[in-house]
Amino acid sequence: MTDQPRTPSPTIYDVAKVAGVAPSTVSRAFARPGRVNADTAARIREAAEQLGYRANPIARALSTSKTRMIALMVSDVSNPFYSELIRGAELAAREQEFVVLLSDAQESGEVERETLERVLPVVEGIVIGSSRMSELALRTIAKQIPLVILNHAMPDVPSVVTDNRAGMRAAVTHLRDLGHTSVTYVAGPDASWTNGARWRAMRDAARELGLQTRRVGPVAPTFEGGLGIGEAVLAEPVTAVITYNDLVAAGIVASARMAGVRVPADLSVIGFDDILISRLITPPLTTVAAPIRFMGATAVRNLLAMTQGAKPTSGQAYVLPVKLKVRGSTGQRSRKRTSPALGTTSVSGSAS
Amino acid sequence: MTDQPRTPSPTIYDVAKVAGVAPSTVSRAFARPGRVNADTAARIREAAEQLGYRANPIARALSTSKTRMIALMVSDVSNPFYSELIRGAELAAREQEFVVLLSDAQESGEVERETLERVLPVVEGIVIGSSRMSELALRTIAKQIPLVILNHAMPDVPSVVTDNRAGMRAAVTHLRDLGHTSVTYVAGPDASWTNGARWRAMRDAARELGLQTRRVGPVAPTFEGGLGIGEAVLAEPVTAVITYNDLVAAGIVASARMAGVRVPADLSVIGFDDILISRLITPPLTTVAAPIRFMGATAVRNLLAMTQGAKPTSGQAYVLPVKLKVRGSTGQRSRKRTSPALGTTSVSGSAS
DNA sequence: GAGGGTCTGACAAGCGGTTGCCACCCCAGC
DNA sequence: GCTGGGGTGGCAACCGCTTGTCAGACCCTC
Repeated sequence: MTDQPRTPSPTIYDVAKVAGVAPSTVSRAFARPGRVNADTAARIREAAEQLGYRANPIARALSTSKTRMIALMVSDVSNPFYSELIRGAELAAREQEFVVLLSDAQESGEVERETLERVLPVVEGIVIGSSRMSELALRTIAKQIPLVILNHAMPDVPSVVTDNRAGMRAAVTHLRDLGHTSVTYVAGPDASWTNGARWRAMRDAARELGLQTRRVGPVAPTFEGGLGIGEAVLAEPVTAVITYNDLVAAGIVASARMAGVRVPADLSVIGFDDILISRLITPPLTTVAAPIRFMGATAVRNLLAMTQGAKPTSGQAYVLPVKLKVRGSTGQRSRKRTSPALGTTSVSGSAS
Repeated sequence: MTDQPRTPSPTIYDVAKVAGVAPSTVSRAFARPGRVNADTAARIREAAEQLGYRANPIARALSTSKTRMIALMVSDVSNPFYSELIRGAELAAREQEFVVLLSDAQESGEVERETLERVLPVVEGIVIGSSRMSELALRTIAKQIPLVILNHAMPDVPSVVTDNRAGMRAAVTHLRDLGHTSVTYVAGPDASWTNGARWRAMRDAARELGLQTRRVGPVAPTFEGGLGIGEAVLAEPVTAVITYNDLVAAGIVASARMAGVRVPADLSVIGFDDILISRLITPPLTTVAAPIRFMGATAVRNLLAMTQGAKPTSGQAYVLPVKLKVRGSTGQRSRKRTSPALGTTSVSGSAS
């Protein structure tokens, strides 16, 4: 009930005065419970209570460098994939009373770098979801501060990725089982490591399973990205496409509908990630589901372990399992859209 | 355990030594450009460059209390509505080189309060998107620190809301024009101010335009929430529903489809907000579009103005305009699902 | 040439905790 | 009674930067 708008918060000095002890004793009463006499501690606690004392995290951080904050950098906050990721990260951080500094890199390595530089002195560790920076830059940062990167496996920086290879193989196998003999990959951003990994995985799986491949893009990893390239995709006699992510897949599906191409009768579409939207569109999307929230949580838990002295998991990346969810967007290969040329020149590989 | 040679960052003392000046001069060289001689400043800048000096925001904050951080509290990060909001807030914060501390209240007033308490000493201001706390609690916080709340108009706390009344009126008018004589509201969380505002607005608009009203819920503001209540909604002979938000609407649409009820032939559905998903589902959702990203940005800009001494916009809330987007989920009232009882007891109001 | 301004840079006192080190008290143990 | 040691609390030096204050240098002006 003060009339003063800006009452400065009480400090340990105030508490010390009220409790009749030295400031350092107050500090210890909170930080090192056993260090001070129980009675004294009680008295201090009472004084603190009465004054409404709250430790100032900034002051504490100045001498200890423990801010209990971590930075989370994503390339686009409004991408539903990241929403889920953020959720998982937030939860895991909260578990250990850490707080998350969120930054949006706006799909730009430059912004990413700059922002990171700004927050670096304030946080105890950094999680980067899908970096657009160079590996060199990432390595440099990892040298200065605990860092975990997502969706980008690097030998010398702790990372969490999904099993793109297995996921892609499941997807391609599924298509082959439906009779498809070729598949088109709609690529995401060139700067995305995941994009490269998925493309290579698809090519390899297709080769092994005897399907032809084609690649289009890159496109922005958004619904609009998929929508925009739809026409180009359909210009060729494709019967199946796999996309960089679900958003792009949704765009392709929408584009196909506008062009009068039926999904899945004429065209099968498979996405990646399994965001909520995949279940909501018509037809619901067949997709390679990633444990997105768990990824975020895993990254943060690892990061926090590192800040507490754990050795960074050198060498291997954490590879999280994925699962092909077959829904309505894939079906038997359409005769109609199969060009003889593509259909017959199928590479060696045997069926089944 | 860890003998990491974590090289400490250079400080102004290091720079001062190299440049041959006092630390305070270094500080001023950066903070108050005109205050030091241009030559000296150049020398300092050079030394800083050479050492790779970066000001430590924490140390700075300790004496100035300027952390250049704001807190953003949302009730569920993974809700697409908030993703957009966060995006807008992030952008606006970045404009002024502020950084965002994101917290997820997990739809709980308790978590919200607790978290806020934790971050309060660290940030210069707070934006709360859809609080689940009491007005008293909000007022208490507003007294301690600049605060802007979203989706909750309060006379004594600066707030940003959408024009629910106008939006709802447009929605109801649209339904009436399609021949509907009654409308059901599917309610969101009781703790949501917006929910109350929308329901009241609908009731008022319906009364004025001569439609009967019904209310069901509350449900969680998610797709699952809508899906779960679909059956209950359809148990009665409704021809039109308006939902708390788009996610719930999408759930209703999905539920209707499963029940064999056609949208919009048998049932018209209108959502609120216009998130991406609304355009993607089949049929695309008629919805009251809010400038979500702009809301986030507006809140942050106002907040930052306050931190720079601007008087909080006492009294009125910022009311942002909305727009009814008519898409495929609304249509002419269906004879089939109209109960004689409801259909004929339409209230006095004349048409148009 | 003295008085008075304007510039510049240095000094030192914070900001609010943390922590190494020391002093003192008290109680055994010999 | 003296000594040793554990238990407690205080002192003071930071952590890195900001800022009020002041003194010296330099430049005018009369």
